[in-house]
Amino acid sequence: MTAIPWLTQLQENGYRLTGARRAVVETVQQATHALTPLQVFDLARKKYPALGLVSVYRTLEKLEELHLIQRVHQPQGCQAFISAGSGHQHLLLCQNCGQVEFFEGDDLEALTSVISQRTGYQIKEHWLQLFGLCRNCQ
Amino acid sequence: MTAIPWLTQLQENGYRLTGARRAVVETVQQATHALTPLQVFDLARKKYPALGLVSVYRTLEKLEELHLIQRVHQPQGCQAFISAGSGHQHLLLCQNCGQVEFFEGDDLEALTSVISQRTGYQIKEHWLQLFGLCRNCQ
DNA sequence: TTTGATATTGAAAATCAATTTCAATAAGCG
DNA sequence: CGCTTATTGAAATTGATTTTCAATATCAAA
Repeated sequence: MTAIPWLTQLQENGYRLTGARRAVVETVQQATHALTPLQVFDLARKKYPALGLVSVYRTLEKLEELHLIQRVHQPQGCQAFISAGSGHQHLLLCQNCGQVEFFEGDDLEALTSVISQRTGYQIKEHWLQLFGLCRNCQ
Repeated sequence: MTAIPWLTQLQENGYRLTGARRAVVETVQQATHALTPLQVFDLARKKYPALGLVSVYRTLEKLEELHLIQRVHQPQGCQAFISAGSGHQHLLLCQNCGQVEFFEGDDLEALTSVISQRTGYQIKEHWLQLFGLCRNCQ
């Protein structure tokens, strides 16, 4: 959770606050599962019935740009978004119910330096994602 | 590189060998970059001009099913495929030229057991991908 | 407040990737 | 060689995302 609320961040970056944005932001912020644009649309429309799907896409785009949400890559597809953790965090996904958890504290220094030497690559970034079953789904 | 050639593997799984398949298989097998279906189409058409894009999709589907190729997830998109390494391997991608390398020998046991205890998840799988600059692009 | 510039809206149209349909063709078994 | 049937490419279809556009709403400035 970021200290500064999302709506404030949007405003500080020159974006106006509208009903459509409020509905999308609230929806994504409350989610414990990654949501596709269409899922966001369906949920957010309950709060703001006039909402258009296009505004969902546009708002998600801005939230991603501000690093408030992140795209979730899964075997079934990569269209879903989840609220981004703060700092350097990775995802842990339940293969059954789709719940998303964050974790940090991965230390890949040792690994990356070995790989770097072995391949000659200068390593800049890493993606790490774990899949499993959450407590309820085991 | 798998011991048994891809065309043989296709045949052993009951698929027929055709010009379209040969062209797609050769193209993907020779690539050092991840290729999208459209890129495969453009390259493979040089070998087999009658090729249809649909056959590219269908052949890629079968190659993925036989674990001969794998999908590559990148910030810009997740439609590209690369020849799959054998055994448990991960990808290292050059952010500049797009070249793909494989590496293995990641030991995430320590990490996953800590995360498992901390979150209560039973961890089944992990995705690890490194990004950087290859020797030429540094 | 009110005003006015302009960012934002939703609907519709357009684009793009991927899938399905289908009649013609070709692979490969006997 | 002949026959069964998997495979083909073209065209149509689907589904997701983007663009266009006139109407509207936000918010800073008067």
